[in-house]
Amino acid sequence: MPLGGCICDRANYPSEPYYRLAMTAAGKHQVSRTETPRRNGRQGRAGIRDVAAAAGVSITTVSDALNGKGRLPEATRRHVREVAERLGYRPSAAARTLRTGKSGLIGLTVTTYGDEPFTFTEFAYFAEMARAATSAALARGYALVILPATSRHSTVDVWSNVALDGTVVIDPSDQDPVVTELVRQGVPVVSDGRPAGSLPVTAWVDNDHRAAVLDLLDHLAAAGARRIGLLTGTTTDTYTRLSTTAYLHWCERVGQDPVYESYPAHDPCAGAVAADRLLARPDRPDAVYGLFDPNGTDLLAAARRYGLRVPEDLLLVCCSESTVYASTEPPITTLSLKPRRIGTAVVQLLIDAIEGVEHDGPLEQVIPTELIVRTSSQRRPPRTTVSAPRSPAGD
Amino acid sequence: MPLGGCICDRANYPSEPYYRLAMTAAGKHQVSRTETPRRNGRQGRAGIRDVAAAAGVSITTVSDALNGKGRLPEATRRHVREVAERLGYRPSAAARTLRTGKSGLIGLTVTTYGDEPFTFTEFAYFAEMARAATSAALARGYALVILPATSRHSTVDVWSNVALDGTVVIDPSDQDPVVTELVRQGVPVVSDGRPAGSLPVTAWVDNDHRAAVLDLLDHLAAAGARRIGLLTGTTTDTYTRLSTTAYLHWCERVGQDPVYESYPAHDPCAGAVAADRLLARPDRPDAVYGLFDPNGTDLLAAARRYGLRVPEDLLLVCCSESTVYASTEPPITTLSLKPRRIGTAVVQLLIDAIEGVEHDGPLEQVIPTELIVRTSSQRRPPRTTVSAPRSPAGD
DNA sequence: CCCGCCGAGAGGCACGTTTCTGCATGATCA
DNA sequence: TGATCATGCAGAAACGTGCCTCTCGGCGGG
Repeated sequence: MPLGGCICDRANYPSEPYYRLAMTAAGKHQVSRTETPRRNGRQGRAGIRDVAAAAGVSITTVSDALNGKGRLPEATRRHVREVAERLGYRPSAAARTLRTGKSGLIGLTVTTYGDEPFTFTEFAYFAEMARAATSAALARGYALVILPATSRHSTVDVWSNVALDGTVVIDPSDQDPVVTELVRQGVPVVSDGRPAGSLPVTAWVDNDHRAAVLDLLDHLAAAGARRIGLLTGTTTDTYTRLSTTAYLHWCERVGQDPVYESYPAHDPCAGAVAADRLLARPDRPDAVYGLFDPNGTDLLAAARRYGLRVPEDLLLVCCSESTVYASTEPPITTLSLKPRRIGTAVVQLLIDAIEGVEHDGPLEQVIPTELIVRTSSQRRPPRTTVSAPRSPAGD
Repeated sequence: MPLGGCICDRANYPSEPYYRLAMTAAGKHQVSRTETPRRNGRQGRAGIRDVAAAAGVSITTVSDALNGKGRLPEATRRHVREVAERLGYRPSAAARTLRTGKSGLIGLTVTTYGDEPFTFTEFAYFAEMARAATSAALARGYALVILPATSRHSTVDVWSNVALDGTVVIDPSDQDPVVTELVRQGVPVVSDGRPAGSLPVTAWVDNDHRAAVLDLLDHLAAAGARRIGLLTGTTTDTYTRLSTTAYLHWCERVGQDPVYESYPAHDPCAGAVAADRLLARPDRPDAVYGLFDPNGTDLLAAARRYGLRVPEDLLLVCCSESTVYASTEPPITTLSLKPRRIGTAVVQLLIDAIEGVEHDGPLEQVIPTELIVRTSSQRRPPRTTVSAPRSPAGD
């Protein structure tokens, strides 16, 4: 506003030339910009300047008209929109991001994606979850960027080459360096799977794995199981750990000796071998829960090798999102972790954090699991018309 | 803005100061930039200016040192790197993208992703392909952004909010508006699946679906099939169309009446119904090829319902990437489209185009398919010791 | 008649890089 | 002894927006 006074002074004095000099010098910047729009004819995109020139208005007006911001008459707004459309104008995402600080991009990290063998067993789960997360993000105007878990993967650091508004981390490891670095930079991070240790995530979403396993074991016991075995993994991620300890607690509670086999879950062949080992044991279980997706078919194949009928001789449940278990022979009961709901919840929480939406609820969200009961865990199959009221005395 | 008052005061005095006024006004730009680095203390990231100031060098030197560009002694380079590390400096991806015009981001579009039900049947294929593409991209320093097929999906256009160096399009529809818009902007586009019509893609990768189907039908015929049926889709995408016409050609060549059922491939339940219909026909086939992933289990279940033994009464092949067919009862022969190789090839082609790498070969790449022969398509299972040289007279 | 308000729009700085140009300084060479 | 040249670095112009500040004409009211 002092400048206003200055201009008034100018109006009072006849020192025109000096003012011109000043304006020219001060305006040199602007002038050189305005008088060199020849880059318009260059290859590719038309900029906002070109639109402004073509519409006969200023850059500000174009920006306001297209973003619905300023106070402009509808006629001008329409005119600018038409000109922009005619020139095929697309605002530069990079410039907008630089200016606003928001990129509309959300990172999606999956455990060691870059090195080919990532946790293949949870493949269907991840795919479903990613699909739901993508949909939810797109619905709110964000896009997902798939990023590796290791910061330094190739020659360049992909992480620092992309501007992220936030990040979704699937099953972060204890003291994940990427996560800590991100929160240090002030980037919101929401994890699928409750963070181990004191990982400082913004929020997290998870199932109640303990309750799910206990419930499932009760279901098997109610169906007549006397000795329930477990097919688990050797890795120490949260899912495996919580499920296994829940199993051990349950065994202790009901007074059953634990019967389980572990294998490296990322190896698809090792699962079949472990399933075979489990059924070859002298203390062979009469029911098995497999923690990973392929365990159902693996256990079914192993049962056939040993001449065990399912569900008559062996009850079967596995954790899977695949629909193939609906039409195996027999159909296999599965525990679904509801990846769609988890993916959606994770993204909603993250975008709320990005946009500063206040949350009434806590920043931890527990998604209920669903036990899809099929023939493999029922001693009396619904449609089979065999001997009627046989007692389910196992073995 | 005390500067404004200063200028006004000067304006009251005669000649000399006016020139100074001009200089001051012109230099204000530079002065305000250099003398206001206080935004360092602001929240969050340290900029390149802060690193330069802390290291006692210029911005240019910092940029050159970190990017390995200029001619600097190793000592300076190390020093700058240390200071940058100490300040936790991360270059702004947005600014870099704005300046260089390269974002390191590659779009990945899958048919109608935004609206939840996308082609669910090709789910495993897509997941595998995306996984391979992600790996290949990351290995070359690029990241994938998952984008919807429809340009206008939510309130904002996600496509124009992200700066892409190139795009991978999976099975683009004829005259895809997104693709044409992208190439108009000069963005390289590589498609998985040969483009229908005159879609102007930069390059494409695909299988030879026609050859694969013909080969597969020959395999079934060699195994003793007399009447081969087809389970196909009602959609008009390239894969379905090419496979179906290849089947019809084959039938014509060998003089067999076509026996097929079509169903909307995006509906997971419709597949089971169609499989049932196919086996319920009066001219029931003694061999079936299913175009989509779940057809194997669906056909197996239908065969059981009709008391048909596989492979004795019915030979089965389906196109799938799933490993569950290795351990079904019996294991089912599958046709693999090699999504990993396709995903890798697509990304390599795209990045080559982005970086201007000249190609010796053409910009179309055909990936061979693989027929994984299992029990379901062999009349003499390898390990079964049943009646030896029975003639495979079907039906 | 003057002051202030309001609608409509223009000017220009800042975001944080990359990079082109240019300026010293010593070393080499005719 | 100057001319040439490589070295080591600094200045500053873009890149294309968004937005804050300011101008200007018109108008109603004191």
